[in-house]
Amino acid sequence: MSAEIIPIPRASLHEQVASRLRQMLVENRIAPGAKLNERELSDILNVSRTPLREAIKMLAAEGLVELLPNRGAIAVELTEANVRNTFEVMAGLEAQSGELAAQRITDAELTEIKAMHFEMLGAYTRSDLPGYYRLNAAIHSAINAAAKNPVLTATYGQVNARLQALRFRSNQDQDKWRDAVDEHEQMVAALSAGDPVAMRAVMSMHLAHKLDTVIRQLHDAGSSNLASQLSSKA
Amino acid sequence: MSAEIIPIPRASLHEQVASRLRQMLVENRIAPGAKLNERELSDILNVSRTPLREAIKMLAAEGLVELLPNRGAIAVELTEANVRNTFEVMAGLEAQSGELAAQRITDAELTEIKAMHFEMLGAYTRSDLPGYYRLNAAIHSAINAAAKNPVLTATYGQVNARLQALRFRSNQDQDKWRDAVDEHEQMVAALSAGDPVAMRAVMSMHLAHKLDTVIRQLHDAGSSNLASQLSSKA
DNA sequence: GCGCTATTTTTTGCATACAAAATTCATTTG
DNA sequence: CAAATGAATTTTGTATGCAAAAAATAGCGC
Repeated sequence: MSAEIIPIPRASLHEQVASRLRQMLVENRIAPGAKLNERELSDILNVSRTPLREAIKMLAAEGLVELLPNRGAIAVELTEANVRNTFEVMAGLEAQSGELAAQRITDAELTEIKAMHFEMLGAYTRSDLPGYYRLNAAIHSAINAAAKNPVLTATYGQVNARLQALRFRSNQDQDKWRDAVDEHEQMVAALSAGDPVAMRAVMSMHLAHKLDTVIRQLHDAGSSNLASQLSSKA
Repeated sequence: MSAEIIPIPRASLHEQVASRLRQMLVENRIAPGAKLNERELSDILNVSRTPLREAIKMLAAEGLVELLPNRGAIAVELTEANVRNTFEVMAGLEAQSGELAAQRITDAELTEIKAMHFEMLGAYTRSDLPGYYRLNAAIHSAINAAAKNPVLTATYGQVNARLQALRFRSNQDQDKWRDAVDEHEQMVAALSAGDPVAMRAVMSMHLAHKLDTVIRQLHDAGSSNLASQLSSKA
């Protein structure tokens, strides 16, 4: 009974710290290329440097920060080449997820994806960008889960984390947005048909278009802070 | 001048420790499922627990060890499902590497791969298993490098590390071995022709066969320590 | 003798302390 | 005034110490 009162001693401190740092990096609260000052961060997060350093080492292994010997860690730079390479890997992983999902998806999973898809159409119709992104991410995650490969899911999650910093709050143009929705329609169709070849093709194309969109946003709209951060280094 | 005398203060301690632990895990000197005792390891490696713990956190992010809250870390279990899932991801990454390499490989890279291929044929001919494995790994690594995507290379390296523990010192049967060599011939052909579709197909098949071989080795030869370790948990 | 609980011991987790390296800043010199 | 050199400061890297949690062991009751 009392076990429920003080139940979860919460995740270990270094785990919490890693989560918060991940969030800060994804939201660009720590700018790309910026140094991660240990004293400062341990001050902000109210932990000692020991668990903080352990968390930083984890993020380094995940590719979110880079370790400089005797000079600490910096948030990874998102050069254009880096973005292209990361998207390329992500496209491969998503294509494989889709291919496997088309073979292994259960009726319940397909039903849920269809439901989320309609919800996403709703968000698209009323131009609700945040809602659209949330559902979009949920659908991609559900497709990945339907592939029934935890190793793939973990790898996917790691690579995807590096892209999150780019995705947040990007204002799509209408044509691209409609194309993306069309591709989502094709995904649902391929999943329903259990057609892994079609699914791989759709996912591949979808990610290629997503890359185009991101690169375009980075190039024009040079006034955007993200774009300028990128161009200053690329 | 004197800069060359005391030049490289060597990689930071936690980096060295991570390398040595990786090696110990890959060589199964730390058995799958075994606990990583911090005091014991810091004793063996002659470092304090701080850099050791940082290294363990990195290995956890790489998927080589698993962290149990308040109970330290254990070497990951290689259940059959785990092996299959890891190989599946690896196959996807290798297929993509091959596909991209067929598009991007330079003449010099192709020449070097051909040379290593012939060397490998030599090792195969005289049944030099260690030499074969070394060259085999070098060729796969070279194909990966020819894909010209550092993110892919890094991801590939991480997933591959988990499989190294399985690959070491496996005695192939002759038919499987010849098939593998045949597939390598096809790789060289596809790379020479610059045919990404063929290359993807070959790599995919190659990895599928490799999985078959590994799984077979795990199942029969139940006397092998590796196999018994696996069956006891799977 | 067997099972359960309490106590001791070990081990992990975090914080602090100390050493080495890098950065900064001031001073000096050309 | 610029560049360079050297000291002071900051910052990273590693070791040690202490507290809490888990594991092992011993004692007790049945």
